[in-house]
Amino acid sequence: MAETGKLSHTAALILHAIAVGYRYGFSIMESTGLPSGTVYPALRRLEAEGLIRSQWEAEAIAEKEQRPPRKYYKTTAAARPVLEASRSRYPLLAALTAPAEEKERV
Amino acid sequence: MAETGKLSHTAALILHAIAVGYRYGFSIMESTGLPSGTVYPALRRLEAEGLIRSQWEAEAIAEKEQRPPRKYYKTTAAARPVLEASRSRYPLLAALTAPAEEKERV
DNA sequence: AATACCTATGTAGCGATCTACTTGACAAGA
DNA sequence: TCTTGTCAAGTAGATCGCTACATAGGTATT
Repeated sequence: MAETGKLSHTAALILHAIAVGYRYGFSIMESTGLPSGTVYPALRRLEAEGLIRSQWEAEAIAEKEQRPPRKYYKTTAAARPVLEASRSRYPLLAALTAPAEEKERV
Repeated sequence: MAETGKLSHTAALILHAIAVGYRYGFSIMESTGLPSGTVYPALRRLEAEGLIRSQWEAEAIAEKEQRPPRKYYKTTAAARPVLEASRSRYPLLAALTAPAEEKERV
C-alpha cells in the first residue's frame, strides 16, 4: 500500500476523474482511456485507502434503463488534500479528463 | 432501448426512406435493399419509440388491386429532429434512398 | 390440377456487439 | 519483493441485423 498522499499517476488520474464527475467504472474507462483491468482494481485500492466510497445503483433503475447495474463512486473528505497534492505533482492531470457534462457520462 | 435521438445507421435509413415517401414495408425493402427480417422488426421499434405511426390500408383497396393489404407508415413530429441529426451523422444516408416518385412506390 | 412466382407482412433463432463489472496471469517498476 | 499496471478472457443481460422460414391470396405456367 502506498503511503497516504502518494498516489501513482494512474491512481491520481482515476481519482481526479471521479472528482470531476465520472462516477462509475465504465465511464472512467471511457474518459481516461484506461483498460478495465486497470480501472477496477485501482478503484478497489482507492476505496481501501478511504479516498473514495462506493454504492451500488438501485436495481430498479438499472432494470428500467435495461443495462447492468453501475457501482457509483464519490470522493471522501480525505481525498481533497490528496487531490490537491496530485494536481500540483502532475500538472497535466486535469487536461486528461475533461469535466463531465451535467447529464451525460454521469 | 437506445436513448431517443440515437439511431443506428439501419434505423436511420429506414426512417429516412419513410420520410421521402416509401410508406410501407415492402417498398422500404426494395428501396433500401434491406431484408424483411431487418425492416419489419425495425419498423416495430421505430413505432415503439414514437418516431413513426402506422395504419392498415383499407381492405377494399387491396382487394381492388388484387394484392395483400399494406401497412402504411408516416413519420411523426418527434421524427423531425431525429432525422436531421441522423442526416448530419450519416451524410451518405440520402444517397442510399432516392426520393419516391409521385405515384409509384407509394 | 400441380407447380411456381409475385406481393406483402411476419417470426424464430443465431451471431455480433454493447454495457458493466470481474479475475487470473504476468510484466513493469519502485 | 511488494505493489501496481496490463492483457486477456469471462459473465450476464440487452439490443440489433440477418438468414431462413412461414403464411396467404393472386397470377401465370405446365
